[in-house]
Amino acid sequence: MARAGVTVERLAVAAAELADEVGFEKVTVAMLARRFGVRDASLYSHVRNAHDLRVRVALLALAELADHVATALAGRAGKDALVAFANAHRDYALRHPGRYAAAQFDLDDDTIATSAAIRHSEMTRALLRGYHLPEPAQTDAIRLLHSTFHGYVTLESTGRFRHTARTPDASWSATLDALDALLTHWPHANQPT
Amino acid sequence: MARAGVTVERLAVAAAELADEVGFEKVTVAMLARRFGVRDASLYSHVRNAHDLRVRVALLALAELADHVATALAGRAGKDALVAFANAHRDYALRHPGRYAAAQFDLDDDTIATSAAIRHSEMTRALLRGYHLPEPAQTDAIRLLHSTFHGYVTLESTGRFRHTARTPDASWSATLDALDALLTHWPHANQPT
DNA sequence: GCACTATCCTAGTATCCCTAGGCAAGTGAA
DNA sequence: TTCACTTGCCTAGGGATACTAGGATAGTGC
Repeated sequence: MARAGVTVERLAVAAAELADEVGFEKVTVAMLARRFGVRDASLYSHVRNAHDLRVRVALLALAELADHVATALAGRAGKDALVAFANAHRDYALRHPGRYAAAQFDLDDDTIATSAAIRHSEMTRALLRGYHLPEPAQTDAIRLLHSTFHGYVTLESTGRFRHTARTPDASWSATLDALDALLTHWPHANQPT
Repeated sequence: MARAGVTVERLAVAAAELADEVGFEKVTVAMLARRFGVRDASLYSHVRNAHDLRVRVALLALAELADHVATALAGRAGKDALVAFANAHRDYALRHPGRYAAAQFDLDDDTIATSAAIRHSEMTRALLRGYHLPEPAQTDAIRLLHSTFHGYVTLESTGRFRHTARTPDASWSATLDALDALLTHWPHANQPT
């Protein structure tokens, strides 16, 4: 009997594609096996269990997202870089909803430490160099940016912005303007309102 | 044989509690039936299917969250209101992770239109009155606030802020300062950098 | 007391995750 | 080339889940 040529890497890639089609949490080991023309039990020689598979998809997505952001960021600075960074996130999330959801998968500390999430944080820090924020404001700004971008795309893709005339694109661009202004005039503790 | 006294309302409440204990997406019909001392098939006279159950939990969580926010907001204005609004969100999300996840459940348009999500949006709009933003900036600001708060608490609860010395509480309070400053000096299209 | 409905049951189907154990294709060494 | 070994796939099966069909019974209203 011919071998199907299943490998851990091909499994992760196929699972990622499947996630974009049916949603990350709806991906099933049996469904993945079917796609490879193989019995579901056969996948357990490549992957420990369903959780292990999801972790691999998450790591794949984190790496892809970091690459995508890095490419968009190359050679840019200031607001230009901020916009490119933000758009890279949103593009990835809207084009690959399953993979983006995977990137949000709850990884344990050791796993996340060896993931591309680190690279991602470093890029954000580099992006902020143009705004000359001292610590700890810089860390706060990183968290705010991540939160806003992540929140925006998740709310957008669960349809939370669909009930107002204003298009999501318009609000997105206004949001980027606002964040740029905020980073330019970041409030410090000794400057009360 | 005595009746267990299962009703749709009690099912939704119990499922919400269960969600906080084991996670929203891990709640199962069988588990819920066990908690009522009843066979899982019996629940299907009260609830159409598992999806129906999740929708009910989502609506419950949305209503609770709106109530919680409304209470926190009562009698406050300006930055005071902003902080209360934001903290009410984060408190609810951290105290009731399962319910908060349920509130993010992907509801169809008709369902969400009859939910407390509307009330929630109106409160945000009321909160922003203190900052005197014209449309469409007001809508953009609402979306930005929702995005940032939602993003922050989800990233925080999936441990994404755990790898830096700065405590999440400190960044949170800095974020609120930043958002207050941003709303006070919201950039308009005719004010380029 | 009787009909009716609502609540719960048993039984059964289909799907999923996962383990145990077997066979055979490919690999490396004698 | 042949033989041992590893590896990729298999069948079989256990346990859990969502859900349906149909039956028994408790409570409700006449």
